[in-house]
Amino acid sequence: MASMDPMDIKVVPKTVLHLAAENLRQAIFSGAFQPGERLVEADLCRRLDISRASLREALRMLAAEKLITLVPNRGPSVAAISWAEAEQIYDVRALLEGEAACRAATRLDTQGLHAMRSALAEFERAVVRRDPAGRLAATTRFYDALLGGCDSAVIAELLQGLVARITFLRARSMQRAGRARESAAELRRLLARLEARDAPGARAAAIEHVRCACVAARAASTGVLAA
Amino acid sequence: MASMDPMDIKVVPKTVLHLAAENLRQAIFSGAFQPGERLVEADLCRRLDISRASLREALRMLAAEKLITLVPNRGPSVAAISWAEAEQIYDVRALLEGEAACRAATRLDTQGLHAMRSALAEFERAVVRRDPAGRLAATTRFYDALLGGCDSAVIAELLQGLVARITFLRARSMQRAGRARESAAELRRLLARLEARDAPGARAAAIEHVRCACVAARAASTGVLAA
DNA sequence: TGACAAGCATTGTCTGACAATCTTATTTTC
DNA sequence: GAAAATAAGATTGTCAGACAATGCTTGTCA
Repeated sequence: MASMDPMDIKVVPKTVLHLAAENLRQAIFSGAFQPGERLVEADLCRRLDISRASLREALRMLAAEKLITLVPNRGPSVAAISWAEAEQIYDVRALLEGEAACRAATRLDTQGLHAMRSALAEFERAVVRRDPAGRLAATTRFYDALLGGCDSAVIAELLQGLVARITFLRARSMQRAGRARESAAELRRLLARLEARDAPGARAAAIEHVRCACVAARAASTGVLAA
Repeated sequence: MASMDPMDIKVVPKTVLHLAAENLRQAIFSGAFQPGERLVEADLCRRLDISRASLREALRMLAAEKLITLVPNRGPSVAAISWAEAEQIYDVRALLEGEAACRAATRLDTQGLHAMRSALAEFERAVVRRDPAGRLAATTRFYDALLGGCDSAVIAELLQGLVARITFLRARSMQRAGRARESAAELRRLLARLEARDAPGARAAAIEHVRCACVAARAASTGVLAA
């Protein structure tokens, strides 16, 4: 959840709890835990070197983000997503991302458009370079610019929440041959519509991109998800 | 957040922390705290008669729901919503509720439709009776049925989150003369489209309802919100 | 008036404890 | 031998109390 406004100075003090949450988040994104795997508080406390009180607060945060599941008296476990759920997420993401693109088409300023262009260029370089980390960073910048331009913190917030929940699906689908290149092409079309100030076109392009991502994710993860 | 599936047996064990969260939620909804009012942990602990550890976990939950704001080293305060933010919420709500209605139009079964009819009838009775609590209960039932019928837990979850954040606006706008009656009429139109299995019409009706609610809220709260 | 320091209030975090609940292994029963 | 009952162990829910770090208020000094 990088800041999407470069002018954004408000740096939230890093409490151990936020640090811990960040670490766990990374661990989950990077697949260090299996989906559905049970987490043991005492264990995590040792590994993160924090007290149980702090840990439990961090866990509540992750639970709110749906990255983990927190069942009373049974403790936390890494969220396991079903394909049905993933599909619902892609659907809503298409809806919201389409809306975001539509709004951004008329609101993005020169600076915002430039940020998107440069992020996309970076993405394409990363594709050529076969650099997953670089792709992820570029994508993040691209979307931060888009969401910044859509001028709705609510949309941005919901989208970031949804995307976080399917991060590992994205990573997986990107590994498929050609998908990264296709993705770049879709994003380029979207950017073209934005530059043309074509709101309906931008919406359509954004929706199309999500649709394609959904199909790719399905193909890449058949049988990998919980029923 | 009432269960929307009558068959739903899974009753989550009530830990003190959940109880406390529920109490605080109610207190905020009912306006027992002023928006922006600072909350003091030690205070709340005494009032709720729980330990600080449990309280802080409960606070994390409410913060995730955006009912309170949690700034490190400054503690919790009741969320103060700006009109700009409220408007964004109404916008997204329209989008999602429209989608939900659209989906529900083709998916709602007889039982679901019946539930909506009966909830609406109850709502209308509550309107005549000038019974705010009754209206709220009926509205909840109406929406639970709608969301159940839209067959997307993700949409339902996001909508409930958004609606919670503008609860006090809804309450306020409903107090305006005639608004409750108008609202009933809008819901009736929506239900008619659903019964006719008219997906686009249902979407339009749902969006129209939210639009009207937004206008009413704006009228009812001019000058009442933070800039 | 405005910068600055002291003092108080409040939060961040830890430790240690114990009862309630869940899980697993063991024993009993048919 | 398989199912049911039981006991043992592991894990979570919750609390109390402590202390340092930070934020806020107020009074002082220029």
